Amino acid sequence: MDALPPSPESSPWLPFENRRRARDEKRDAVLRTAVQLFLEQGYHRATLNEVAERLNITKPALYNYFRSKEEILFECWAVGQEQVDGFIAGINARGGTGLVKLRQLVHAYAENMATDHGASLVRFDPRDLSEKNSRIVRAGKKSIDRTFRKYIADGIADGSIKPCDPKMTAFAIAGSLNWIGHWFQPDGAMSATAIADEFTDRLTEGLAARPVKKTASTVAKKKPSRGGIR
Amino acid sequence: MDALPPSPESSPWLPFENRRRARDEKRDAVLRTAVQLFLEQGYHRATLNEVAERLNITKPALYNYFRSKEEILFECWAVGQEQVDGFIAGINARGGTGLVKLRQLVHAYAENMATDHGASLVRFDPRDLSEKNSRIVRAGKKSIDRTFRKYIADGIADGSIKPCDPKMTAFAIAGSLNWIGHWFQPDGAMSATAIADEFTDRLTEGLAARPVKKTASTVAKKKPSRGGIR
DNA sequence: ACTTTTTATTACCGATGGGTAATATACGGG
DNA sequence: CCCGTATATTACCCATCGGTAATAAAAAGT
Repeated sequence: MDALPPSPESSPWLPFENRRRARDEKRDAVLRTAVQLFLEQGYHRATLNEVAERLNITKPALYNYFRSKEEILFECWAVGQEQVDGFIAGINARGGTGLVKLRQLVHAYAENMATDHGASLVRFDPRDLSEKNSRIVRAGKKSIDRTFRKYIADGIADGSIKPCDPKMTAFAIAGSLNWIGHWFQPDGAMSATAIADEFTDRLTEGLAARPVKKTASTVAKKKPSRGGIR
Repeated sequence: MDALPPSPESSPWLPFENRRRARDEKRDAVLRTAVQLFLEQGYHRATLNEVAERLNITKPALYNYFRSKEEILFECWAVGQEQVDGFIAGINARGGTGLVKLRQLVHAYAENMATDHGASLVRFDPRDLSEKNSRIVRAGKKSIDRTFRKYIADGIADGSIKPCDPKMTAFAIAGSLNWIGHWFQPDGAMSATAIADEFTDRLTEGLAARPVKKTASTVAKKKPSRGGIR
């Protein structure tokens, strides 16, 4: 796709690195195509033949990059999980009250649900995975759930959130967010960011111990100037 | 199972009615077993052989009651949809402010999500259905969504609900409720009713134009004496 | 130019599972 | 007691699809 160093007289390391990178790019392309198809048609109806077809190759070629259909499914999920783990780490690093962290989590999670790999977190069925991978998925879900509960508990402890049952509250919020993965359409009326803004306010307005100003304040980290790139 | 009229000298209509009823009971039994299995293992992993096995019959016997696996799936869904349509009709009949109706809807819907046929509404994939049945399912979902939005809009109009976007608010509430169908376990810590109570308050507390008393008031219709039958 | 490795293709296997045909069995009615 | 209908069983078909040789083509290394 993009420009590669065409000079043949460069270090002997480059071609090697090139090959590794080319391979990884192909692997990623398979993953992107697969996750789209799996979301479009559902894991069981989607066939590897069709995945291959969209990539202009044939089915057995896929087995150069993955051991099985199940492994592809798992890797699709893993990408989404890594994204979530990533922004959770960022929120933890920045710190703040429980409410502030919760609002950041809601916002980032909502935006993530509007992506293919994000939606795959809630639209793929762990029962399609091997026992080993299924356990990893369950651990990931559990970890996200714990984060929601922790931020809520933190908020109650520091006084930013009204006393409530963290478990049920986390279920209510996460459920609302997870459902985005089922109805969001990129070509819909609202952008992912707009939805995330809306949900951030809607899902936390009942929790704040005292009124919160507006969305902008809590999400000021990224996108300092709206309407820029993309 | 239960007692049948053993007298052979009764009206000639009875045996006929008996047979029809017996048939319907068997059909229902298939449906109950199927929905359980489909929820347990997922539609694609669940086989008709296993459905039959649980009923102590063999697979072809199922075809006396259903034309295909897909038809069974659709009927499972239809039962859940009828239940929802039923209590929505009740809420409409009783009337009240938008907020009151919304709270009743949330409560009833939450409880329904804790049943097999209720969960099937959100855990089965419409893409497994024929085009014809898929359209019916989509119409049903749309109808439920419209009801949520209408109650919210009613509430805004009559002043019981704070101004907000009915579409997004309905998505947020319904998503939260739908997710119950994914995590609820009958043998869990909380009963379906307790969860419904909790969600009714949690999901509407941010919407009320002025503070609402308690759950009991809005759900006083059914169960006048708790701990009675069942 | 020759060899080796990587990557892809064609052709095929085999398990799974929905669905059907032929047939047996139970049962109510005359 | 026999017949017709409903209901069940056994045995089977076959389309689908994940996965695997065997092998060809392309690229890298020497």
